[in-house]
Formats: sequence, C-alpha cells, structure tokens
Amino acid sequence: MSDAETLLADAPAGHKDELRLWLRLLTCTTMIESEIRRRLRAAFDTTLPRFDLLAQLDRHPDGLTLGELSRRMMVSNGNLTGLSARLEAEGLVERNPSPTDRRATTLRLTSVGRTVFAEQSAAHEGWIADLLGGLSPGERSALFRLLARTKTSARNATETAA
Amino acid sequence: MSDAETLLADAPAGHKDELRLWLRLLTCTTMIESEIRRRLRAAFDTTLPRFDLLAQLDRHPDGLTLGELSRRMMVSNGNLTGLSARLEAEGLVERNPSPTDRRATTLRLTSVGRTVFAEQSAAHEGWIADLLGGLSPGERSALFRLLARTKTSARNATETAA
DNA sequence: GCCGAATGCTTGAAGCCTAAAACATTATCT
DNA sequence: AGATAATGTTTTAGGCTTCAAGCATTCGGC
Repeated sequence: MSDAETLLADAPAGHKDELRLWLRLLTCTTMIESEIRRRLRAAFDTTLPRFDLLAQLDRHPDGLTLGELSRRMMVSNGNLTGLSARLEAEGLVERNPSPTDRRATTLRLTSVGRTVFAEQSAAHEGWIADLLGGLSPGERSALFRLLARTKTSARNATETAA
Repeated sequence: MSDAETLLADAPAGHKDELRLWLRLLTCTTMIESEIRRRLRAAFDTTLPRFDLLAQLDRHPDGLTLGELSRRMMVSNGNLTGLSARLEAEGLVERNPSPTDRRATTLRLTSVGRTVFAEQSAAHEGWIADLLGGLSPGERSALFRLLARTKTSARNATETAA
C-alpha cells in the first residue's frame, strides 16, 4: 500500500476532531485580534504591529536591537526595518548604533513614545478585559493551563519535524 | 471621579489576568499558524489564504459569490478581488456572473482545483493532528468547550460596544 | 594576522490585508 | 414609475509580511 493510500485510509477516522479544535482556536483569535486592530485604529490611529513593538521597548528601557525584537515578536528581520523606520518617522522611537557591535542598531522609546504607549496600553488592557470578561475566573485559569499544554504540543511537533 | 481616573484606578488590579490569557492564546495560534504556512509553502508552494478559499469552495460545490466568501472568511471584500484573480490565473477556480444578480460574481472550483485541494486538505489535516497530538482527547474536548465560551464572550463584547 | 563562517541589517519582489471612494445593479418606498 | 437607499464588486493608497539576495561586521580557527 502506498503512502498516499495509507494517509487517505487513516485520516478520516481520527483527525476531524483536531481539525475542528484548530478551526475554533483560529476563529477565536481572529475575532479578538480584528476587534483590537479596529479599536487601535479608531482610538489611536495606529496598528497592532506598531503597538507590539512599542510594548517590547517599554519592557526594555535600555533598548533592544532589531534582531532581538525580531525574535521576540516572531516576525522576520526585514519586517522590522520598515516598521521601525515608520515609528522613527513618527517620533515614537529612536535608533542608535549599538555601542558594542557596529553591525547592530538599537531601538528605544523616545519620551513621547513612552507617553503615547502608556495611554494605548491602558486602553488595550481594558479592551482585553472586556472581550474576555464573559469567562469566569475558573474558566480563564483552565483555559490558560490548556493553552500551555497546546503550546508544548505544537512546539514538540515543529521541532521533531524540523 | 472622571472616567479616565476610574479606568486607571481599576485597571492594575484585575486585568493583568485577562491580558496574560490573551497573550498566550495569541502565541499558541501564531505558532501553529506559522507552521502551517511554512508547510503549505514547502509542500505545495501555496499560501494559507489560497487554501482557505479553496476549502470554502470545496464545501459549496454550487459556488459562492465574492460577498459570501468575504463573510465566511472574515476578510474584506476588496481582498477577495485580488485573491480570486490569482487563483483563477492558476486555473484552480472559475468565475462566472451570477445568474440571478448581475452585480455579483460566483466562484467555484475547477476540476483541477478540486483535485489539488483534495491533496492539500489531506496533508493539512495530518499536520493539524500532528501539532495538536500532544493533547489527550479529554484535554481537546475541554479546550473546545472553553473556546466556545471565549467566542461567545468576544462576540457579546464586540456587539454591545458597536 | 588572515580567511571563511556566522551574524545583523537592508533591499527588492511578491503577496496579503484594510479602509474608503467609486461604480453598477437591485430593492424599497411613495 | 422615479427617487432613494442598500448591496456587490473593483480600485486605490498605504501598511504589513515573507523570502531571498546582498552588504557590512564580527567571530573562530589556523
């Protein structure tokens, strides 16, 4: 029996379950994420990637290099070139050559950037509380634990495959 | 007390919890989604939006209009113009004027599209089973239920706000 | 000290995505 | 029937995203 035949024979039985779970997970995240994007645009005329970058820098007052940001934000390197250029043009972020490595550029919040982010961050936290407010504390902690398990499962699967 | 002051006074206490939950949800979904995108590219040289559009059409053999697709896929209308044009150029999809509404265009799979999607779909199902395979059946069904609750919570929050 | 490998970043091409404006057609209300 | 509103699609401008190619610098081994 060929590999393709094996796949087709085995698949219908056990895998629909996981697929439904994945689709639901994706729908949930997409719904919340779209709403957050919409509110960020409406309230602050900004975007989620901009907000995420500011959030990282806010947590690291000494600055981060583009490479460090790229890894933390799980986006490609080239992506950050444009994103940081836009934020610099808006005056929220400043770019300086790394003192220890002449290849690297460090990014940090300007004082304007810090102020702007503080407002956005407070609103964001409220929005999330609003969107997830329909869950009881017990449900939230159960979900939190199950997602930790999910993360582990996914990480193991991607690593053994690679 | 002003609204802003109320927000700031209440926020630090109760909302960190929901924020951590949201970040974990987002991380999980992003990890799995990136891996699926990577595998779709490696195995079939295609993308997730293309795959999603084919999946919708596969479920509706009589075809769907761009507007229906837009709603089901939760993406903007204008987005589908380009996406469907690319899939048509690749010969996977055919566009026909709606017989009942001269404004509308219906999309359906070509026979090539149906064959291509069947392969991709089988592989996709296996990948998801792989990525979520670390969860027990009990964990999966508990997660499934909690995500339903999450979806309801988010939907209520977006509707009452709008 | 020198050379090749690894690392940090930028650029370019292509695709995905949105919001808003424009256009065509259909539905509704008198 | 005629005006108005609603719906279906496309276009436009701008931003986000990736991959791959290229350049600059640093690191490791010799």
